[in-house]
Amino acid sequence: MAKPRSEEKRSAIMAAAVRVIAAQGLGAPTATIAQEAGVANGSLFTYFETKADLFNQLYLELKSELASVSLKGLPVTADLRKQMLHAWSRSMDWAVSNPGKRRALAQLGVSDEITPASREAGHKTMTGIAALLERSRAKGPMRQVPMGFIVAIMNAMGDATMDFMIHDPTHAKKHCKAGFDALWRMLA
Amino acid sequence: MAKPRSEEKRSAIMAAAVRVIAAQGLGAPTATIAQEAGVANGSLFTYFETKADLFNQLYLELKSELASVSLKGLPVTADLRKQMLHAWSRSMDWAVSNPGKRRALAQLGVSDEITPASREAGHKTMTGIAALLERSRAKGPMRQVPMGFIVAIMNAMGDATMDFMIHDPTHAKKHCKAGFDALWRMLA
Amino acid sequence: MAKPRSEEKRSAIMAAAVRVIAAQGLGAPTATIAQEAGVANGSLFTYFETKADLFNQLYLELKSELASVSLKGLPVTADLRKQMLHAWSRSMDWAVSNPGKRRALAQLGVSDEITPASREAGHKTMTGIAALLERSRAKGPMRQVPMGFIVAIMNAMGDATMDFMIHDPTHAKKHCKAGFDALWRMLA
Amino acid sequence: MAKPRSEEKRSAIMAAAVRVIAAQGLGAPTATIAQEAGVANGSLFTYFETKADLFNQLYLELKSELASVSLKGLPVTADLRKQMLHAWSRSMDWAVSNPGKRRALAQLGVSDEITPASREAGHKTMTGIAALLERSRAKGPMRQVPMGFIVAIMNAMGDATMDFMIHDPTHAKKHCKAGFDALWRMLA
DNA sequence: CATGAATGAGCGTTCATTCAT
DNA sequence: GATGAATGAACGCTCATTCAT
Repeated sequence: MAKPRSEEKRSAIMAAAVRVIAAQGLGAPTATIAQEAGVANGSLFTYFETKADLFNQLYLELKSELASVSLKGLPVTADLRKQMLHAWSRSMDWAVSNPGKRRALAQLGVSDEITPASREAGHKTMTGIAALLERSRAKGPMRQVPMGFIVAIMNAMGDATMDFMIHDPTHAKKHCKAGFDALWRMLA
Repeated sequence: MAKPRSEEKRSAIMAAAVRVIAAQGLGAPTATIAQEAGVANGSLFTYFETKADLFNQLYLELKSELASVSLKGLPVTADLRKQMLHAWSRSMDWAVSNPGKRRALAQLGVSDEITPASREAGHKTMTGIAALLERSRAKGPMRQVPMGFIVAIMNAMGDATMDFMIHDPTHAKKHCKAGFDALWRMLA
Repeated sequence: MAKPRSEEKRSAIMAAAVRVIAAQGLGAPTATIAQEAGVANGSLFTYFETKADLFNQLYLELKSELASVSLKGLPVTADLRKQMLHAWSRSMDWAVSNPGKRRALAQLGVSDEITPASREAGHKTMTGIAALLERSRAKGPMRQVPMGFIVAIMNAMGDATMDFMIHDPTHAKKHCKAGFDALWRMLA
Repeated sequence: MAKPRSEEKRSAIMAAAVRVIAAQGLGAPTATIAQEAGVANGSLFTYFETKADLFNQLYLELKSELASVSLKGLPVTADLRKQMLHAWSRSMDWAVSNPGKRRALAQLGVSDEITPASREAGHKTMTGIAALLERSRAKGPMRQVPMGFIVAIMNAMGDATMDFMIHDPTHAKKHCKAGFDALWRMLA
């Protein structure tokens, strides 16, 4: 009956938040985000209860976008290494094509506004990749190491690789490959 | 500008900052840091021009402490792998013994208050380790990769390993070893 | 301006306002009142132009409810004291049976949102009681005192008595009597 | 060593609060109070933790000022009625000479920002008057009524009388006397 | 007319930095 | 130099009111 809450506006805010966080960090005023999204500052709070809530939702959205993009078109019949490489490359491509999102995600990832629940949910979105990883290391030298540790290392290496690719885009491909090879040497 | 009177007070502030940042993050008020250091809030600004200045100096100090601790007692006559393992283990031990410092350093590392100049200077403190790293990878599969990338990966892996050791101290030794072995597999 | 469609909805809002004001004071959001009334927040403003308007109308309604209840069943043939006692007791009973209304009325009474016009109109609803009061004091020691003053005192004493009865309901009857006797001693 | 917290500034804020509350009610912005007091808006919070804290302290201060003023110069050797009359008149004079304070106190008295503890403390300041009251009613018709009730009635009558005196200052004296006589008739 | 999203002014409070003592 | 009160810009969030649906 009334003007419905528009998904469009919600994502405009999300997108604005990405841009603003990438540019100014998490300390950016909510008013700036609202303005960038083209809505009144008060409207932001129709869609997100608090600034922290916005951050948590954004974190999850980016995390799951990254996860889903990584697995898109996964060559499930190919050998493991090829599958992992596919996922890895997709992640890196996403980061390079979306440097703002990547920056925002990096900042959100270390923020203490992000609740344990959100981190947990973030992990869940990576289940598919974790499964690949699990199989990849199953017979390798890290077969005894806790999965959490392996995931952490993979994320850390991914982050480092992303940063490098974004910072030196000319050789992005090369860095991507180098990062993956290093990861694979560790695992298998 | 001139060296402040009391070096003692300066380091009290630094130490307080570590504790406070570890506990409350970078958003902690300067007044809290001053209080924790046992000085008046205004006094903080006779030792550091701005909050950002304090953060930059602290970043550098922690970074170089970590670097110097890593190389202390380096078995220079031993083979490369042993030297690297020594440096790695020292780093990890430092992190485990100084979780506050490690947390603070991690936060500072991702802050956008830290200037490029500070980051540059931070890298310089790691020259010794970088040299080790350079020799380690000289004949390995990463011999063509830019050193910056390798350093980044090593740092990333170090960070992941530290986190894991702190989080699960019972198996700290094991995680330390696993992290190093993984690193070595990548490099050599 | 024209009479709103649903008198039912109007009084639902009024009743909700009573409950909400009693619980949260005059600072309560209009949205809360609307919600409590089961209408949309915007709808409140089709029945009342502003929040202040709602308050003024509510004030009047409560005031006149109290006045009318006081005179209901007045034993017009009995002696004056009995009539006054009747009115007094009715008022007190109303307050005890409707503590929410009483609280709301008390808050509204001291609010500066209530216009002089509303206060004036509120007084008018008490004409019947004022007449009783006038006759009661006609030959007593307060025969020279301005009626407004007497009304004010009676109200003040009524308020104090109500508060006491609500606060200590076990002896409500006793307090009611004590209050009235005190009033009567003043007047007659 | 440093600029000490000035009692002068504290009372400037208090006094400003009285003026502003009298004029605009309790909803007045803290910034307005600060400005009226001639201090920066932030400074208000050096002296009072919160707006509510300011209100509570102000309530107590006014309450105790009123209590102390009432007993000043009490003719302790005179008969009870004279003593009561003295206290009553002093109160009324205070209200008439300080209409702002009286208004502010009236508003604060009904605010739900005022904590039970403050109300309790406020009552304590009236111990002296309560004692007078106790003796006054000891042999009168209200000898069985709870003191709390009597205090409440006296306050209510005092409030009504004050309002009337302020509203119609020409006959202030007369109203003061009428109010007292009425009170005395109730009690003794 | 009902709905509830949209608006934006406004508020209490914080805090880095300055400055009087 | 040391102190801590003073400053005032800034921010997150609220809420009365409007308006598109």
